[in-house]
Amino acid sequence: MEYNFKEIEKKWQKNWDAAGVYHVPNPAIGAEAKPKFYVLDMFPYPSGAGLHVGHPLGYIASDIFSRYKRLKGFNVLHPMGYDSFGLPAEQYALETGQHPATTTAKNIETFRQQLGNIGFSFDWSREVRTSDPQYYKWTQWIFLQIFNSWFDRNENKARPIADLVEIFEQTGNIPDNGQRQIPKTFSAAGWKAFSDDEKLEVLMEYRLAYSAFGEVNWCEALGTVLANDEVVNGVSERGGHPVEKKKMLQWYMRITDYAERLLTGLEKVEFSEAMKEMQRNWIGRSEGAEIDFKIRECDKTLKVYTTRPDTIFGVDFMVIAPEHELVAEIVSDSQKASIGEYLSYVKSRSERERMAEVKQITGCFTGAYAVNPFDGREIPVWIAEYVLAGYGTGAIMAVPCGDQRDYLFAKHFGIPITNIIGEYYNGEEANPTKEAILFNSGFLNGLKMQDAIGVALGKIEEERIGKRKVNYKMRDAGFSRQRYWGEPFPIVYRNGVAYALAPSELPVELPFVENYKPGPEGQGPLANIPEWVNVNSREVKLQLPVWHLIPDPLGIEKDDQSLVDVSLKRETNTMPGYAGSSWYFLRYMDPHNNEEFADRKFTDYWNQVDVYVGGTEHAVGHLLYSRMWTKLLYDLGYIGFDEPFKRLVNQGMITGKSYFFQVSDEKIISYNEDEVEPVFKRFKHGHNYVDTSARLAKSEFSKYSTESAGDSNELEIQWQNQGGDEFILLKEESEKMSKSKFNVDNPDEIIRHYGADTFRMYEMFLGPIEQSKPWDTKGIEGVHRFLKKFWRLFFDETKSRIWTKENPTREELKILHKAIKKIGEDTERFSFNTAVSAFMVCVNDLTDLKCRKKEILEPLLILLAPYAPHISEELYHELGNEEFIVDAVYPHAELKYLTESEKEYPVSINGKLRTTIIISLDELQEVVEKIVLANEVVKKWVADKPVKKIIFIKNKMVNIVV
RNA sequence: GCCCGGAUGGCGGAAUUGGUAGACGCAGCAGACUCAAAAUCUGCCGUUCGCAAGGAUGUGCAGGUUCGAUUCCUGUUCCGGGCACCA
Repeated sequence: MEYNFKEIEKKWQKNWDAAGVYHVPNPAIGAEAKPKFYVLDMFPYPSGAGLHVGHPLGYIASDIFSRYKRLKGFNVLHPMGYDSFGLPAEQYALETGQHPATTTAKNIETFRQQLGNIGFSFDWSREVRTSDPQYYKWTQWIFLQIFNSWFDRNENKARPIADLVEIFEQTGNIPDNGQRQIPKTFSAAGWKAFSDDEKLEVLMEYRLAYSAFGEVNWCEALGTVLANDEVVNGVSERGGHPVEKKKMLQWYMRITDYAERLLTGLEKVEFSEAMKEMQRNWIGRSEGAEIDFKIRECDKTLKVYTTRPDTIFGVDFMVIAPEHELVAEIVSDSQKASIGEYLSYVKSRSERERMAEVKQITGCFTGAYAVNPFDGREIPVWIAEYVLAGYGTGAIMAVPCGDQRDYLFAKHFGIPITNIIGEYYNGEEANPTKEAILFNSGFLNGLKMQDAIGVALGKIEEERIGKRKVNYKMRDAGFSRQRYWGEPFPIVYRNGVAYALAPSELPVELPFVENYKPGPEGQGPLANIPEWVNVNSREVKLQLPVWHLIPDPLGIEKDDQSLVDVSLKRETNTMPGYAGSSWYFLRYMDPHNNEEFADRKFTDYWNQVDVYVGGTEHAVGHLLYSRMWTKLLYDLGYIGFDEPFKRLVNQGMITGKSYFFQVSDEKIISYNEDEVEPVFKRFKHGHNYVDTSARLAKSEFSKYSTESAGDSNELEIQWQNQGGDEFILLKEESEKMSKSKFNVDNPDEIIRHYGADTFRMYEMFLGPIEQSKPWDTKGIEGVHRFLKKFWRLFFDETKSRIWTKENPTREELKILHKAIKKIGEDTERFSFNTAVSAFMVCVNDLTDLKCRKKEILEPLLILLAPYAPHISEELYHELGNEEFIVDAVYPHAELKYLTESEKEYPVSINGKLRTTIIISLDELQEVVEKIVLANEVVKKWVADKPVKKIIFIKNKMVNIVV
């Protein structure tokens, strides 16, 4: 009987589906629940291209782990869904006029089918789609929770905005009662005197989701604002369009308030060190001091931020950002003209230019001087674009002997340099050392810089000329997109003041639009629908503003809003892609709940995601946002944990191989195994053998050239010469799979050829899960052969069934238990490639012994089931089992089969020469005697030297030191 | 420039805490079965000296610690990734 994977896989996929084996209901309330385990994949954006072989890598890994944990007795939550809002669907809609909902649904259908072919154990009854109104109702609801919260800095957590109103009513916004400091200060009486709109305006400064005018990354080509992490090198991450800074009224997440907790939270999660490092860099914490410098000319102080207060005596000039508010006030009459010129120069520079010309040194003297608070030195104040307005105080004290940028600036403008680090400064470049002993440094003289930092800080605080300060590079995250295909905000405006809609108004559904073109003045497409934008207060219910004392202009409190006639405007922006993905792992726990985003009982039960599998590309985006939302929901008491993901596993990319002839820097001729495309573009290479020694002869070149490509003379091709033949060699490159590079391999093809089980095992066999690796189908035969070999332990080609119920020998049991131990350990630590190898070793051993015994084979099937579920299921039933293999119990390795009473041990002398002896593990005394005996045996090598030491190493070998 | 990774046969990769380096697979070579092919099976397979037994050498490079180093330490080269005027 042949291994007919097609039939087997179809059959079991159907049976599993019909029996609902992968449906995992929530535990009954009050019932004793099994221990839980939550395995989650980063849900995909359903793109039109469908799956390629790189996609399922993580899904296969998580599927193996889920199945394994289930066999180990855990109640495993393993759901899947779609991050279905997003830019590409909308771009596609713009081009073709099809509604994004239609194309998204179609794409999801394709994904679902492709995923189904691979035999995953997802619980599809829990599927979520972020674009489903029943889902985004709760995205909007959570947004309102964030909107209605502020961050208490004393308690270091989010609290309801109502608490803040209470504080204001009692004490105003005095410092040190936990609020962020804003320029506008007021007493309790002052607060009470504010109008409604003024109060709301003040509260907006505190809300964790707030709207404000801000410099945003505006992308003209995409017609939208992008978050910092969506901009790469001054161009958009998607599409590579130029991005410029623009002031716009935008919604933001006040993620900076969580900076410290996002940082310290990393200590209690298992992410790779690289991933943690990326997040730490992004958050960018630095400890330092804010120091006040008096301006000589007027009664102003210049506040600078520095991490090196120890260098304060080395300050030779000050630099403030061109946008700094003090510029206009301190500029001297004689410098007014040149400063004005410089400012307009800075304004003319695009973000891109500034990025590209980092090395260029520009700046302008203001004519003003600052006074060093310690020695009274007068220090010139400059403006320069290299100082950023948005970081620290937007002003720095420049120490040219210690900071390379300051050094170059000083040299460029001929500012004299003070040396405070003695011989550590060579006069040719700055030295940022902390080792030097300080010179020319007043009270710090003779101190090592490292120690001087603390001394200087102490003095600064003591003399009240500054204070310790921690800064973060991370900025608040933009939360508005001028797009159609996203969650509408549950916000309306009255005279430009934002009001939250009442929860009963949720979901605010996306209205239908005729076209997806941007609205006027950079607004989103929703602005094109006046009948949706303009609403009357009779039609919608608003949330009550939190202070109850003021008159109720909208009639909200009396619940008869209908009596009041106020015209309102809806927010026309939509939420960004990361909104829906910041909390989806919670929805899976209770996906059909209409009353809450998820019942607290179930979020308590399923709790954190135990293993989260996905790519590294979300390091500073999705992962930070979802960590923040989780912390916020925790602070407000909606969930019981403040880190969403306990352990993160990053699967590497599977790269595609492209083959091509490079004819110039940009132009290449693609290569396929048996054809060279006569166009200058890449071409799919197929997945058979490619003749890597293929050549393109100069004489053949014109055949493949097209008009647009030009001829060989123009392209300056480096022809190689061999025996009079001129040619170029084929080049090979591994790169990210993408449609445009024609290097995409589709899993369906592989599955048709070899089956899902082979595909699954092969993807795991390729190499460590975390590592990027090129897709290469050459090795797939080996894995397929393994499965066929495994099959032949049960069936013969002619006789059919050959497995027996004989009792296994000790040797056979040893092979089995070794496999159980090894494969179990490997699976546990996500080392699936070595686990697959262990299967191969085990099956080879059993084949050698001609072992066909049920007692050996059945446990092996359970081991194999997570990796190759279809063939295991078939054979498990063949052995006479009625239930599904997922409900089996994972075997455990018994030690008695793994250890031996006697074994051959290698013996080395001084770690070099070797012989072997056979000894018993049980009696160590005997071991030593035998080693000494062995010493006699090997005397010809050691030449009568006395034995100094006998080392018995890890029950594995013996070393004699002479 | 800064911060993380990594470097092992012809190739992908094993070696889990310092303990017989190269598991497993691919490719290759030789053989069995076959009219033949496919499929399957057996043996060999880092380099080097040797008919062989056996020896020498070998984990990017140079050192160090150790009885013993792919593993730990110092320096160095190359490759990959992240950040990039953040004071």
